[in-house]
Amino acid sequence: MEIDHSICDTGLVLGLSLSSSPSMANLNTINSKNHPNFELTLGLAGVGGDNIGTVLYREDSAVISSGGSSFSNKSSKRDRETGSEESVRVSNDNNCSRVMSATSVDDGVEDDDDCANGRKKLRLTKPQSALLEQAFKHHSSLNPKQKQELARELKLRPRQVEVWFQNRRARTKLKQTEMNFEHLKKYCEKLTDENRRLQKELQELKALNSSQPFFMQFPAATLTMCPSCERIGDTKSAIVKNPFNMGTKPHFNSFSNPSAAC
DNA sequence: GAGGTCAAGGTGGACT
DNA sequence: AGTCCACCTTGACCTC
Repeated sequence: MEIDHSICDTGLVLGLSLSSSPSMANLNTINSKNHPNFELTLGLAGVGGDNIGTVLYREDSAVISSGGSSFSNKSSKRDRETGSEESVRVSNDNNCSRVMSATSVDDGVEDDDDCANGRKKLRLTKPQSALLEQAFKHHSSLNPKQKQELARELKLRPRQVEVWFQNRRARTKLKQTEMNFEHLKKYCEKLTDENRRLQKELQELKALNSSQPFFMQFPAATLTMCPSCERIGDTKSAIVKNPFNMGTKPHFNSFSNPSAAC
């Protein structure tokens, strides 16, 4: 979506663009669910074309993973955790997160009746969630010791605590991304308005410029007229600048002294 | 039934 | 090679 893009002949460029991309494929992310992939570029370029201020925001493109099946028979990296975490495992009626496949070896031999029919979703209880949230406030990631400790308190497997923290971090990031998107959208709108206003102002100045003689463009206080020859000059410059009579020599040094002879 | 939420699996990259 | 993490995805469950 192109919002605005403009270049004026003063050498200044104020350009805004908000573009969407259809390349996003992840249905679980902000990119396709709530917002399009967007790229916001705010540029203010000088005469030489140097971009002196650019804000660029772009959501990372999703890479659709080729594998990714939760029920793959490939050996998982998670296999490594089998040993250490199994020892801490505690029984939990609600703790039935297994998949009926060979991949979930991390919790050892678990064949609870509840789990025998396939993948059942674990629902954390309110106290469990509250404790996890509390822990997350202190540390957004856990070291192994903290993980074990928390798992013991919650009567969960360390793997489950780890997964909860991973998902929690992802949720936080997603929320932050959404907030950033909103902020940038507002900023973009603000700059678009400002751009419009400046364009309008520029047009007005151009119109004024073409309708008035050159000397009329100076503020009145800076212009003086030579009383004898009626030439126009400014009070600061020692050089007489009569735009309509560009003589080779200065006519007089300063108009600030009206008594000076011409 | 559609769509959202969330626990959990798979994969790849970074780090040691 | 082992570990951790981010990212993507799946499937169970919930709400409407």
